[in-house]
Amino acid sequence: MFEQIQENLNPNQLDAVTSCQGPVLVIAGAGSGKTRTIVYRLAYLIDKGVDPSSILLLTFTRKASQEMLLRAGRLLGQGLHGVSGGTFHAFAYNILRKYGSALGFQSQITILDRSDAEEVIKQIKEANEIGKKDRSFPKKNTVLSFISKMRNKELNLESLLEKEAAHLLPYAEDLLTLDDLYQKFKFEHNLLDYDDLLFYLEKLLLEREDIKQHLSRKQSHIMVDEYQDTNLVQGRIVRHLAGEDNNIMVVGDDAQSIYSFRGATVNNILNFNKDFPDCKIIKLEQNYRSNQPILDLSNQILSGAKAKYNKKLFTTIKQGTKPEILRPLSDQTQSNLIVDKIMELSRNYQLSDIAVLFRSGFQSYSLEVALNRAGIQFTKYGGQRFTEAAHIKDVLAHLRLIQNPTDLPAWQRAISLLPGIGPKLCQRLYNSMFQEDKQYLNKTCKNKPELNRILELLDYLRQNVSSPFYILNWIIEYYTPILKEKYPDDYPKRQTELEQLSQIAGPYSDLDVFLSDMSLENPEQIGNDPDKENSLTLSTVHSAKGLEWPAVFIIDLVEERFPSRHAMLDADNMEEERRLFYVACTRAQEYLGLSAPESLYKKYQNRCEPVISSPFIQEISPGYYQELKENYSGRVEKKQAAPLNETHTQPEAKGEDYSREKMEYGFCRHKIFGRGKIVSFIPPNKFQVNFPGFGLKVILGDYLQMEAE
DNA sequence: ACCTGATATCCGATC
DNA sequence: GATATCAGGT
Repeated sequence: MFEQIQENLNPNQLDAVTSCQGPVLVIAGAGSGKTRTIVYRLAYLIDKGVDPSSILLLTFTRKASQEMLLRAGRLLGQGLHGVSGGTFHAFAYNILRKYGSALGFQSQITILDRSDAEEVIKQIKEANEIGKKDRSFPKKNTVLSFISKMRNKELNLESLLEKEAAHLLPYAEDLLTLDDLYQKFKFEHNLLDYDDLLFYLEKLLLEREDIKQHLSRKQSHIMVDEYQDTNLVQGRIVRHLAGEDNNIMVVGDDAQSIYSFRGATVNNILNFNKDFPDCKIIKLEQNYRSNQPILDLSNQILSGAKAKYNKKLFTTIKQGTKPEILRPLSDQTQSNLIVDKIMELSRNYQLSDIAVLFRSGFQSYSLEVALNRAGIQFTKYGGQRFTEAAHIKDVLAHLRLIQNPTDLPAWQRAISLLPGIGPKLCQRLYNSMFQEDKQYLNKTCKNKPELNRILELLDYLRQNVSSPFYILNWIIEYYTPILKEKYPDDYPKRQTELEQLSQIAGPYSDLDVFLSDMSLENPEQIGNDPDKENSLTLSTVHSAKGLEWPAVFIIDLVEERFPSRHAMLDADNMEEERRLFYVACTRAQEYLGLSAPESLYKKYQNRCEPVISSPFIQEISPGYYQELKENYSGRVEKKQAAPLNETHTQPEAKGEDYSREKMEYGFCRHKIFGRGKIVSFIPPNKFQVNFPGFGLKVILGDYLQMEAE
């Protein structure tokens, strides 16, 4: 076994695999064989006789941990059973499921996903008449994201708003009230949101020394992947679990930290040697993924960052064509251009070797249409999830009621499907349900036979059926007429998805495990297209983390899209966009196509507006790419390489403005908008300014009065 | 009293 | 495409 390990790893990887005593920090650059290292380490530990159940592997997605366990099993020539692996959230849920009563939960706890939580916020807002009739009151989505950010970043609301959304400061008090009511609501109804999973786990570990001891002894070998994307509470949980023997390895790359919006902090990595003073630090810098030209371009993007990353990624794959910058006339024609390019590439590549990446989910819509027209199979990751579709949520709400009868949001979802029942009536029925005589409930049931029917069905299932699969099938049978009524146009498609859900439920024996998995892991769409083996990948950059393809396109590389409009608010966010772009580029092995359309179609104006290409594109030296311009007839032409001395001095100067100078800006005054925070300088003489109450504006410098420091 | 259907505005990534 | 509000129907 050991010979096999030695043969397949470089010296640093080998060091990481065999350092099993005490804390280890592995800084693993993009494509440096991080996954391989973890896989071999798992196999090595087992081979040395470590009990699989004492190993804990925390990863970013369950898919990642399953993949690693599978590969380690293959190395060992046996299945790998008993290793606990998964996300922090799933791990936390498993513990809380066992010990929830120690924290005062009355019933089985249910996990609220994002849209459930938003629904709760909306109800609370209405019930307490907060922000009533105020059209500019932050939307439930916004309210929730600040409540969540406040917890994840462990900041108070005021400082968070000052930094990220100064125009919401007047609502700070209302937001805090909403937060307070929201936290109470969840506790009363035995509901946990994603953040609660982590914070309640920490609470349990702090309050119950016995449980903490038990867990840290049981999990004597801990590995954490993607450590740069853990937040403060996750960092503390890791420290609690490490226990006395401290056999902990964390793996990460500070240059690939892309989740600070949910509170992730690179400080967990940077301070690891302070948290664990005797730790060993190992760097993996040889890149096995990309060719030299792609690596050159990626390294240059990183070198423009404010923070200095001590990265010297190198590769032995010197051959390769330069990345291409595509310049379609608009985001509309971009889709056709990409389709053409994909056709061209598919002479040498399988469709499954090609991916198109983008900043946010909606950016692929027009491409999806073009791909369908061209008959190209694709699978999309990120964006709308399987379990977020209305019909799936409807059905799952019924299952939740079987598991946790105090789940008010689920009642509302389920009961509102019946004619004549809305949120108000539902609330009253719910209240009555927990009263002794249930008078109101019984009376309403007499008038509404549908209500009576579903309550009886739920009672029956609660008492007589335990298999999630059978429960689900009963519910689907009950729900199908409602589905047809609700979606007369596209119910067949939705019905197929319900059948898929039932297939997914098949192997589960516990209802609560099934339900938590549905909210904590997004299941792969299964059995949908038999051709999936050979289909193109469309993905958000975030969802593409850790993956790689021979050929990669990144689209919509223009201001307001990538970097996203939200990110242009402050320098830290801008830095994160840069790392995100770096992550995107380093997904490519042999071909990298960067597309920066010259205009964007604006729906509400029904025309195309010219746009500035992304600052990250502008700062790339011309020697690092080939440029292809679309001309009016739809063809693309290689742009004549201009002599070096006359090009690109200006764009590079602009890059400077973004990455360095803008940090220094302070506040200014405007006659109409008042005092505002300067966000960026737009050459030659404009500023982007955030005015509380008015939002982000672009204004000529002449109309602004600068405030002295 | 409460539910349902039509119309203007906005749109980030994840567990 | 979703979310929020306003107006009308039972």
